[in-house]
Amino acid sequence: MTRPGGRSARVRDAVHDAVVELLAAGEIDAAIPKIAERAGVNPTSIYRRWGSRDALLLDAAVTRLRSTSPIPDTGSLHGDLRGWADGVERAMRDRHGQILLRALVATLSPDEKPLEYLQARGEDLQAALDKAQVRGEPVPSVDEVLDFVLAPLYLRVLFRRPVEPGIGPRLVERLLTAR
Amino acid sequence: MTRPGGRSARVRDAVHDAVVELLAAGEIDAAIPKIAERAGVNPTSIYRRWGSRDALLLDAAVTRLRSTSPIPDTGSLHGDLRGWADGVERAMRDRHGQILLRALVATLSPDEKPLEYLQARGEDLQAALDKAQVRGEPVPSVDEVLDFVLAPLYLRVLFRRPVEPGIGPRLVERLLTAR
DNA sequence: GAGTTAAAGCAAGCCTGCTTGCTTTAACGC
DNA sequence: GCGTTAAAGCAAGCAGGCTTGCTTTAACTC
Repeated sequence: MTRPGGRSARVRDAVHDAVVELLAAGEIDAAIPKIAERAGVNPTSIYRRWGSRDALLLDAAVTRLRSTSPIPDTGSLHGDLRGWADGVERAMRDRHGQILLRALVATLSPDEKPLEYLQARGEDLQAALDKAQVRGEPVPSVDEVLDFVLAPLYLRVLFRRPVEPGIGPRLVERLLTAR
Repeated sequence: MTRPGGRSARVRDAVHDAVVELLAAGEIDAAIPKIAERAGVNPTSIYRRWGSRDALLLDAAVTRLRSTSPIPDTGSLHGDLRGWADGVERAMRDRHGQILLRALVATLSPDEKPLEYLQARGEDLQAALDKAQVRGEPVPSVDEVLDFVLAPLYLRVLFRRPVEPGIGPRLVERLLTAR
């Protein structure tokens, strides 16, 4: 039987924190023993639980990213997307957000199955679009939202271009008025 | 004095090849000794020349990517960008192209100076836009081209979404007709 | 061609990340 | 509480990646 509570949760959080802190401090290839030391945890616990550094980084990134930038329900598609894009933009201007995105992409190996995290995000988006559709608003596809809002924001971070304030909502505006 | 010719060049190419082959074969975290073995080269040579695995990967990616998808000179902005986007699209559908992009992004650490490779690409783009401007065509900015053509293509690869045939030129079309 | 010297190759040794069998701790169910 | 047992901690050993001083090779200069 699995034991999510108490000590296990504490160790997991401490390890996730240690990962983010070390990455943020520029120790980009800190290995498991160093992460364990920073977390105040025995290295063996990490090896047994995550198996590899990459698996740990991916888990930390997905866990932490999941809690950022949800899609609000404002009653209009404009509002929903603007709110969401604003959240993404803020995350992408934040050092930890940048680090997590970078870790996510870096540990995504080419051959594996698509990430359930990404799919979940796509479904959230689809749900917001469906609501707008029901209201009779003209709606773009999920792919268009990813292409014209998310992709530009992510690419700025990955290629170290500046994330200008207001760029998120502006991209939404452009998506919804173009055509 | 530096000696670019002959043996040095041979070793460099063999090592670059070995990197790409190993990555393509799924050996994503093959270390330097393994790369050296594959290249038929002494590990010490790699340590002395590149210093670290990341530096080697970055060098291999930049060197190889530099030779793909140049911007043609067709006489119209539509044509130039379509040709370029088609090249990028093909590179992104190619396994080696995907691997190189992935390696590039993965080894780009957050704090370093912007990559001269990316700047060079931006300048190429700017040159094409300038030519169109002189001709009196309406032109987007480099940022817009990056946001609405390059970002969607790259993100598909990084997040393992399919790169549909024709998507590159289609993105150009959308960029130039929108607004 | 002959000499000079980058750059590659070699070998030995250190260091450290990883594995594994066992012990200890502390969640969870009753 | 009490017992059960995941999960964390410990310790020893192994493997292999990295460093370094030295030797050898082969580009480049004249």
